[in-house]
Amino acid sequence: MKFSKATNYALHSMVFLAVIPSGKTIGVKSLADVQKVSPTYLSKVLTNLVKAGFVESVTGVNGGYKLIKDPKEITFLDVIQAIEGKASFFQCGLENNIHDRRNCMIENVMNEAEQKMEEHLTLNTIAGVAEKVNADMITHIHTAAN
Amino acid sequence: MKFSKATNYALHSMVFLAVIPSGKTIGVKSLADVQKVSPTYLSKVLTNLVKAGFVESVTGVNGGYKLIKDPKEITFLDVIQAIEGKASFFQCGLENNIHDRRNCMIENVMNEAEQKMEEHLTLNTIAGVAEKVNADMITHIHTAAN
DNA sequence: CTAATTATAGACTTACAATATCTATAATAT
DNA sequence: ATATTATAGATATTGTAAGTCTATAATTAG
Repeated sequence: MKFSKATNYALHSMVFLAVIPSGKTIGVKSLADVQKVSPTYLSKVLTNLVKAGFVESVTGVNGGYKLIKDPKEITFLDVIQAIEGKASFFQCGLENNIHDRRNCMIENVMNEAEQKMEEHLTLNTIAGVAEKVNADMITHIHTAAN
Repeated sequence: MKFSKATNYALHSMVFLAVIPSGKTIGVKSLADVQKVSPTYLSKVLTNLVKAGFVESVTGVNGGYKLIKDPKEITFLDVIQAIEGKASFFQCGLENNIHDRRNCMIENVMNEAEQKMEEHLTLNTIAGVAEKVNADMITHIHTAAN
């Protein structure tokens, strides 16, 4: 079980966006460059973040992306679900349940485990990690911003 | 992010094995039948459980599989890791870390979340859910056992 | 107004791992 | 001796993630 690369790109991009001076944008090329991923692919990921309402895009010269939601209010889980969807990561699938016919106890345990994970991902925000970005990277991102 | 079907099969198979009378075996055909999966594929999954030391296989007529470890001592996490391996479900992957150069804070948060999940999967055992298998299924499994 | 820049959308391709099958072999019981 | 059962390895299939390509739309700078 692994998170997708897209989720990785999304989380990192959100942190970068949280670091640029407010009001400014940063283009997909710069974001892709730092993450060593192709701009065309990253743009698909970013479009999902736009659709989720975290980010706004600006076309044209000196366009790019910027946050439109307070990163203190954007949790890890928010970003992850914007990319991966909200389906639970385990489903029993058997039609004749081996336990009490309505609930699969195995699925219950797995769902509880997922909830524990999600609780932690809800306690951590993009702002929380953006605070810890190192100085060099901040300079770099500020330079790349428009 | 999803758990594999193989993990699903493994968990269910372990519960079935925990339910048959001790000392008896059950063949892969019966186990596959209940789970609506091909015996050949399930046998690969079961082989992993053998290698993990939870289960023993017996060849020949009336052979099959049986538990060789107390199901109270087998956690969900044990079974999952026997099938999916132990790699963590998120890796930063960037070589130039955006945070403190050694640690990716994003990865840290993700790893902590994974730990929360694993804690819960360690608190739940195969025996725990085997207790809750319904009467019909117990009868069915007992009948299928050798 | 024009040209350059930038994001978006959709079709398409590629790569890879999960899932599944098939066959041959080994072990065991009747 | 034969039927039964698991194992191992090779192979095939499938589905999804990952990535590319092209055309289009929006915006800004000159």
